[in-house]
Order: sequence, then structure tokens, then C-alpha cells
Amino acid sequence: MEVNGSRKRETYHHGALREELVEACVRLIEAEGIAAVSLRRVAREAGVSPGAPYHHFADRAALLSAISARGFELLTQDLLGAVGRRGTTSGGDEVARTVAAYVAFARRQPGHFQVMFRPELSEPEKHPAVQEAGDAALQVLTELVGRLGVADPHALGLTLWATGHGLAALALDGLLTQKAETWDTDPDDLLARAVGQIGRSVDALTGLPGETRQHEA
Amino acid sequence: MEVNGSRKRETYHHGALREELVEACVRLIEAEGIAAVSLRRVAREAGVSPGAPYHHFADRAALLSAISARGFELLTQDLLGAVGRRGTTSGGDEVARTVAAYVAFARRQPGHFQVMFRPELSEPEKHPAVQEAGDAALQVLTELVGRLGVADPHALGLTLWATGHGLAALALDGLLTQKAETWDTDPDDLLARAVGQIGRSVDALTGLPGETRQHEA
DNA sequence: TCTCCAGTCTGAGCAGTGTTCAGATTATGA
DNA sequence: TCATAATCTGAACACTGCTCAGACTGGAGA
Repeated sequence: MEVNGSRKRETYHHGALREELVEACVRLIEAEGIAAVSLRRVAREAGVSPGAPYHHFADRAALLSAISARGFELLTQDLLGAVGRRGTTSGGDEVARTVAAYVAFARRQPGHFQVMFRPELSEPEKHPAVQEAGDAALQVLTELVGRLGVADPHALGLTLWATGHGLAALALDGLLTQKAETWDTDPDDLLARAVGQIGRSVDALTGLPGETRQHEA
Repeated sequence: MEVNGSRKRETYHHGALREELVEACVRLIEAEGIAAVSLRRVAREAGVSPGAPYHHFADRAALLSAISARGFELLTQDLLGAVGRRGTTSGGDEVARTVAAYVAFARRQPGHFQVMFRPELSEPEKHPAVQEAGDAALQVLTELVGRLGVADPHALGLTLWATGHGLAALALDGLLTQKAETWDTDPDDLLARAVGQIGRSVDALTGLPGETRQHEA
């Protein structure tokens, strides 16, 4: 079952194989899941022999790393867009919008997202570009939280990162839809309510006297 | 490189192969990561031929499903333990303890945890036991949240599940330690602060008049 | 106690995988 | 124009998941 038909080339050299491999791989993940991704299969989709990819990527992990790094770049752009938007009424609103952007990204780019948070696939310790791109994305959240004036911005940044990631993972795995059915609500609505609640709780946290007192001690 | 030495048997029949396969698999994940897990390798670790596991598990996914289901059972026990403990001063405290138990589980049973949230490995749609065990674990959180009297318990339950899972995933992937270094703090302390913050924000949420008003409308 | 059989295990085999490599082909730049 | 570097092919190797015929054996029924 070919996702792209793997039409034959008339030229010996492909011309833009690197890009096509990345695209074919993302397409494949979105269509059949990460389990269906093999380098040979990706090569086939791109209409190229099994050995060809190795002139552009050191190994399978390198291809997935490229996708992961690109994904973090796209995510960073989305987060920056959410943070920079006008009409902010409170820090909580801004946080809610950012978390929503996080989840929206995962649903719009499921192929990238599924690779980004599976470190055993992309071996980030061998591919520092992934680490750097990931740090840049987290940085957006950290700076946003820093402006909120909360007592422990690092802890909050970490929590928001974890929550955004967790919600996105649940949405992708179908657990969100499943739970929404059990609870007899709309999945998108459920998600929106969860995100809104996060925003309100952040607002509550910034206004808490107990929060600031903690670090004064 | 053998994790367990794969010592020879003197009997033709193993006797408790099913259990040993599960244990060897968990051991392997903890020692070398999920990428190193192959059924042949697990069979070798158990000192048995490549075909033997198929008398106990339909396929690779079935073995991983068994581990996943068992993991959810262990998690449920831990969560129940955290919920039922004495000395609760507020709903937020109880939530914080439960989230902490979630993260602690992931760190104590990394082998199980890594399989539990990778649905493409265990194919839960084919193995309903995994779904059921997972639902039971989530149920603990849902009931806890239900007792808090918050306006939208479903949304909060989902968020807490996502946050607990996200924090645990970050802790396992080493991102927590990495960030702690960047921020010049202790990873365990950072985690404890994040969890405590979640508890306080839940307390803030339950006391918010705006929360209850939403559902009165 | 013997016998038989269902459950267990072996080992060969198939198709598919990641990766390497010699050799064929072609773009590039001197 | 032509050597060189980059790219691609296809065969090969060791590995994987999985199947299956046949070897083994614990235990129930005679």
C-alpha cells in the first residue's frame, strides 16, 4: 500500500531527495502511524533505492531527528504567535492561549509531534539540533511565565510544558475523544474548558499572597 | 551483551516462562531502553528459543500489552494509596500528593511506564485489558476531583492526568535533570515545587467564585 | 503403573528491516 | 573538456517478527 505512488523518475539523480524523504516520512507517520515507518519504506515512497537515503542521513535516527528539530521550530513559531497576540486581558489568558496553541500544533502536525516526544527514536543526545530546537520552544514558555511575576516561574514553566504536552498526547492517542464520549461531552469543548481552567488557575496563582510569601521566608 | 546471562535450563519445559518473559522484557527496557526490545532478544534473555514466546503471547504487542496492563494496575494501587492517606489539610494537598505519586511511580517503574503511554506499541484497541486498567487508574483521579466540588471536574481531571503524565515523561526523558541544571536547582526539588504549585492552584480554583458562576449560567 | 495427549519447546524457514559497500551515473567547477 | 565529487543502484550481511512441523514431557485417565 503506497501512500504516494512512488512514481518513477526519468533522471538518475533525484534533485531534492533530502526534502522528499522528510516529507514522505511525515506523510507516512500521519497515514499509518510511527510503527509503519521504515527507512526502506520511506525510500520506496520517494521512488528511490534502499541505500539512497544514507547519502542524506547517517541513519534512521538522523532522519527522525531532522523531523523532530523541524517540528520544534514550527512549534516555537506557533507559541510565539500565541504569546504575541493582542487583546490580552490577563496573564492567565496568555497562558491559556499558549497552551491551546501547543495542543493545536500537535493536532495540526501530528507527524512531527509524534516524533518530537519520543527521544528513543531521534536519539537527541547524538543530535544536538533537536535539543536546541526543543530548548527554544520551552524558552518561549519560560519567558512568558517570567513576565507573570509568579514566585516560582521555573516550576510553573515546567508544569505548563508538561500539561500542554500531556493534553496534546491525550488528544493524539484518542484518549480525549474516548473520555469525552464517556462523559457525554464534545472533545473540543472539553479541551477548551481544560485550557481555560489552566488560565484561571494561573491567574489565581499570581494573585495568591501565599505564593510570594514562600520565597520571602 | 546479556542483561541476565541466559543460563541454560536442565529441564525441557521452562515452568514459568510467561512470567520470566515479562520480567526479562521489563528488565531490558530499564537497562537499554525500549528500542532494544525484540522478542528474540527477550527469548534469549529467558534462555529459550525464538519461537517459544508465541505459546504465551500472540505477538510482540501482546507481551507489551501485558506489561502495560500490569503497569496500570500498579499505578492504580499507588494512586489509591496517595488518595487514601491521612492528614489531608486541603483538596489541593490531596491532589498534589496524587500527582506526586504518579510521577514517583514513573520513576520507580520506568520499564512499565515507558510502555503504558506508547499506544502504538501495545495496540490497546486489540487488547481491551490495557484500556480497562488505564480507565481504572484515571478513575481514581476523576473521583478525587469529583470530591473537590470544582465546577468542571472533567476538565480538571483531564488536566491533572495530562500534567502528571507530562511531568513523569519529562522526568524519564532526562529533560527534568537537564532543565534543573540550566536553572541551577535540584531536579527533585524542582519537581516537588511544581507539584506543590499544582496543589495550591487547585485550592485556588475551588475557592474561586468565577468557577462556580460558570455553571450557574 | 502404563498410555496417551495437550501443552510446551526447538530449530528451520520466510519476508521484512537497518546498514554497508562496490560500482554505475551524473552534476559541478576548474 | 574533463577530472572529481556527489548521488544513486543493487547486492549483501546480520538482525527482526512470525509460522510451522516435529521433538519432548507433565499429568490425567485407564
